[in-house]
Amino acid sequence: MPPVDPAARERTDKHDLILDAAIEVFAEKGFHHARISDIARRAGVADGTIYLYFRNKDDVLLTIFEEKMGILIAGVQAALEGVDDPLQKVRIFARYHFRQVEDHRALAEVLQIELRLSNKFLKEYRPEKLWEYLNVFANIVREGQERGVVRAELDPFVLMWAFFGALDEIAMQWVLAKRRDKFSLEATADTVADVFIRGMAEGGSIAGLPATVPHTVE
Amino acid sequence: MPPVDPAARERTDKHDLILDAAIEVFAEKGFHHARISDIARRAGVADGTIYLYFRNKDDVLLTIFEEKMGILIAGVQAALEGVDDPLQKVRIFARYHFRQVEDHRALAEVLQIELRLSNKFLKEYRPEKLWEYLNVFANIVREGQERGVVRAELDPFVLMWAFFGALDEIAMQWVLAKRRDKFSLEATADTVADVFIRGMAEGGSIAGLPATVPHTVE
Amino acid sequence: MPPVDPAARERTDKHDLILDAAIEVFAEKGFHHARISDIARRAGVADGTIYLYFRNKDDVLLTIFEEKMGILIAGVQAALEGVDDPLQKVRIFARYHFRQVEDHRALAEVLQIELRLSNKFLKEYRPEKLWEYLNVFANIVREGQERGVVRAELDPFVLMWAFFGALDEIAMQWVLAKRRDKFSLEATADTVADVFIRGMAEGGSIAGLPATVPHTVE
Amino acid sequence: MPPVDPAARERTDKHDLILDAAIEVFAEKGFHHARISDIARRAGVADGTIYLYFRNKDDVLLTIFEEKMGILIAGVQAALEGVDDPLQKVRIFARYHFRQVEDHRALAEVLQIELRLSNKFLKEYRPEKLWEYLNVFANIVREGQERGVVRAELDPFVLMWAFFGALDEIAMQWVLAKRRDKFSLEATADTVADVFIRGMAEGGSIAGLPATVPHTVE
DNA sequence: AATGAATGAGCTTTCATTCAT
DNA sequence: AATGAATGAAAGCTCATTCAT
Repeated sequence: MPPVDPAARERTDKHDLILDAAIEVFAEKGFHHARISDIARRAGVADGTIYLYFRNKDDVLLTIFEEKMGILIAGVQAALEGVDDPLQKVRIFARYHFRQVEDHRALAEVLQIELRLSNKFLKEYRPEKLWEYLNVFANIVREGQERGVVRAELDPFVLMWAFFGALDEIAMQWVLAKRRDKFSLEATADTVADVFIRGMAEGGSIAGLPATVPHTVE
Repeated sequence: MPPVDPAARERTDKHDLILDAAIEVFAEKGFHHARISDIARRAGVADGTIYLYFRNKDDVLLTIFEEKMGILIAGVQAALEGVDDPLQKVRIFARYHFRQVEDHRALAEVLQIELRLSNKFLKEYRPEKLWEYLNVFANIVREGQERGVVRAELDPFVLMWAFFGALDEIAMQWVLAKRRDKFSLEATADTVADVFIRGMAEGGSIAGLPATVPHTVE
Repeated sequence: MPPVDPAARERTDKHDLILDAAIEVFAEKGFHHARISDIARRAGVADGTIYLYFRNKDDVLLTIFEEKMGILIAGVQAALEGVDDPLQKVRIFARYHFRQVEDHRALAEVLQIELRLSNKFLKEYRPEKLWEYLNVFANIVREGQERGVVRAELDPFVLMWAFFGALDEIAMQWVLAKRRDKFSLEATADTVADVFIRGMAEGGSIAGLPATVPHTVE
Repeated sequence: MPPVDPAARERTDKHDLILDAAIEVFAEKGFHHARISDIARRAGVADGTIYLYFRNKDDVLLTIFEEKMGILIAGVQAALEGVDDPLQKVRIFARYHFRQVEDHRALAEVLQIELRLSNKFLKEYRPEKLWEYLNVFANIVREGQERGVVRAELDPFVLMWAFFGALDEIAMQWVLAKRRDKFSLEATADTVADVFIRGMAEGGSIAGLPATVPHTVE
């Protein structure tokens, strides 16, 4: 175990402090309406201090994306560890994604809504981390195709986007819903996974489906 | 045939002129970076003229959304007319959606990216028109369930969001792609429809699927 | 009786129509917040029509001043006709002034408040008409001094301003008062006149005072 | 003696710096024609700095009024201290008022002309400070009535407005006069005071008047 | 004469960013 | 490293005025 460098420790603390404050503020007011001074106040630091840790306001949002997506990628890989069946992995992925959304609502709002906000992030910026995350799914598809349980004619990229799009849209609806308990993301995860698994599966080999299909809410 | 009222004609023209200019500018620079003067210049009118037709900048975006979604809804209903099989309707919907995106790239960019821009549109504003459009799909699902060709346990709302999310994400990737010919939206439409149809279908009754699923159609 | 020229008649009508509308609008919203289109709408004419009768917005206010003050001057001179005692004239003047304010509240508001509004009117513009009106009072003072009923050492100009200032301030308070019936301008006129008459009078010759001094309201 | 807090000192300085600059600019160009950037340039600060000290342009004018009237009120009370005779106090009040106008010409212009500028200040805003100032005079009247030296039938409110109106109008004429030395405000103060004292006084008890009223004092 | 759609100059205010302390 | 007062660029919107009809 390496000795903790107090300075680095302190630095890390303030870096994270600002980032967490920014996530909350961005989620509440939106990126454009969030002021640097709002973030600074929430983080308990001076406005100028933010510029010691981040290049500018955009960089704060970018860093949230990069760092949090990194954690998300590590998490989904850990969640898939030990699962053999590619179709089962699809279900795990969906459940994991929605659990993250549920557990980190503010972060989810920022990543889903605010990140789509500006050309900065969707035209100039290449969200490599997002692709890395999505690629985990594409690899599941490829693995399924190699094993013959996923229809070979399906384009992994198209499936990847379709699947992520489905998860993302549902997550957004959940985030935007006034009554947050309106529907259970967990049950929804299984519905979506179920549809995709059946839709992807080769012939009758839909091992990924449970005997009893968990159905919809409401 | 009624005589054309020149004043009304002119008025309509300028309204549309500004709206079309706004779509282009919003698509290029994004809503927040687009200046009223940019739109005015593009439309060939003075800045102030925009305020004769729209309350403010937000109203321009909102009107684009309302009017264009209205056309979209009418179009998809027309496209579905005469189609009987609900599962086949799913395919028609997907193809229609992507054709619109292909034919109106700038508009698609605005609707997809910029409308997600601010809390204004996703938190306060209720996009009734979007829901109306999505409801066309939900009704297809319900119809299929009544006929016994779509599994009864699937929630039409969840399916609706999942399907729209899938279409939307793919459309966004297409819009954002530097090389626009990178992939064919038309072929993709069939892939996505195919996966959803199989995923939704009751038992073996997947009438909506062709005997051989072509990866690239046409 | 001269034959009425229909064109001139029409012209006069519209001129006055606009002016009367302007007085109301200026009184309600203030000169700066009043829009030409407000006046046009109130007058029932098009915006552009106003510019056929007046050079610009300032000119509308100016014309109100010039024309209405002209009427005021004629009126006060008529009111003073037949009155011989200079001190009595002071009382007549005060009563006349307040009666005009009472009878033309909107106009009073405009003349008192809005005319003081801009440097336009109080720095560059020389309100000759106002001076003409005030000069009626100065002449009363001079006449009184010649007759020996007003103390010779009093500067007519200073008295004139003091008297008008007193009337004007009280009128403004009355105009601004929420409850318009809060105090009677008529009784107040006598109080003010009384104080000035006593203050101006030579020795005991205060013929202008009634046997019973009408006293204050409330 | 407490140590001077440099921050507070600096802050106070900038607040006053801006206010003083604003008084000059308002006096020169009028409130409406004065731009924030004019004030900023005059004060030697950036435009934005003004908004660190004041809510908006209106607030600058309002603050000038509140703060300067506060000083005026304190000053007139100090000037009246030690004077016993109510009628004499009237003279002191007039002299004090005109001395302030003479010593702070720009401020006087702003208070007199610009404060009457808009409904903002005369309809919505209740100038409590002005009333407080005027009330000093009303109290002199009441005191005089209690002592039996001022006629009991006179309404202190009417007298207060009349007196202030007289002072204010003369001050305005002085402020607006091109040749500032045209007339002496100091001599005029005595003339006005003289007229009011005689006009207000009970019977022959006009102790406030010198045996020989000088037309020009000092 | 009358209209009213169109013009475009003008200005307050915000807030990301800097930098002297 | 931290502060936070100061900066100043940037742009949405209003409305007096014009002018083609």
